[in-house]
Amino acid sequence: MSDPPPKRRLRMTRQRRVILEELKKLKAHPTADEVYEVVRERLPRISLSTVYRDLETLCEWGKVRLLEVGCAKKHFDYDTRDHYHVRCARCGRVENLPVEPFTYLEQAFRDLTDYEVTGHKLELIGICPECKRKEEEEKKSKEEAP
Amino acid sequence: MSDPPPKRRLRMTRQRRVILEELKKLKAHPTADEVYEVVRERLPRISLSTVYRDLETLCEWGKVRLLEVGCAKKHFDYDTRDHYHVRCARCGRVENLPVEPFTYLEQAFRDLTDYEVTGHKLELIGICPECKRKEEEEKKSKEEAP
DNA sequence: CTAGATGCAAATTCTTTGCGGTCAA
DNA sequence: TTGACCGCAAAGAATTTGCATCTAG
Repeated sequence: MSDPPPKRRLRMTRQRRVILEELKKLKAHPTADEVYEVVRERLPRISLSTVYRDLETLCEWGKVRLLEVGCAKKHFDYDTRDHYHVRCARCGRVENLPVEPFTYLEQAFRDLTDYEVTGHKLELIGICPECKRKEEEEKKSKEEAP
Repeated sequence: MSDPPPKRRLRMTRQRRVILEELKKLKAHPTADEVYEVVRERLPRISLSTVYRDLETLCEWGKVRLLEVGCAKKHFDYDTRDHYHVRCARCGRVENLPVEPFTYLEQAFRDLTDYEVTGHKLELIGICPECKRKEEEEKKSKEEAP
């Protein structure tokens, strides 16, 4: 479930550089295949498995962060600092919340569990502006022609 | 990503009853195939796909709750009330935290996002007692014979 | 009776792995 | 030069779906 730091000598390859650059550009928190789609425009011959492998390597390397959000797909983040997220319940999009994590929460919960607490995750769930707009359009069109 | 309530007439079948009963007995938050293994002792001919389908149906029905914890597998909970969880970073086990959710958190975050906030999830990450014990044993055996 | 549920097998989706050729350090 | 990496194809793991058959209401 968690891995020891890698011992091998890591290389900054072209594909890793591009993945990193594109991830930095994206404000969102893309999944592996979203990264693949973007990177492919610059490196048309890159394979999806390389994207998966490189994202994992960059995580071990501390250049990228794997988000364990509450949905099936893995999301990746260029910002490796601890921070909270909002996730859209409709489309799955994930965005940052501009606040410092509440470290006191972990302390507050320590007495409530026999786990050795090492961290916490806070995720807001909601509807993103785009999905909200779509929802309202659909509602309107239903009212007009039911 | 979320579904409207079902319109069809749902049936309390034998398999659904047993799934519900076994889920109630388990203190943990099992995955679909963990439910399958337990239920199979009482209904040897049940199929895994039925377990998946019934767990989903029972969720729609409000009898069971799907936990969207930060790991690949889906976990299910007999307790449908809002509550927080601790997850073991090693083995993935999920347990309840005996506190009332902090509803004020959502209010506090509303101004920080343009999402329409509908809920939040708080998850502690840690090492469960069993994994901690295993870890210490391993460390000890390494020291004895390196 | 009959809409809804089941069991089985096959299909999907996301992710990982094995391998021969390639490339950064 | 050479161990780490790449692309490709194939395998895996978790979950979903199609369909003929059963069954709760």
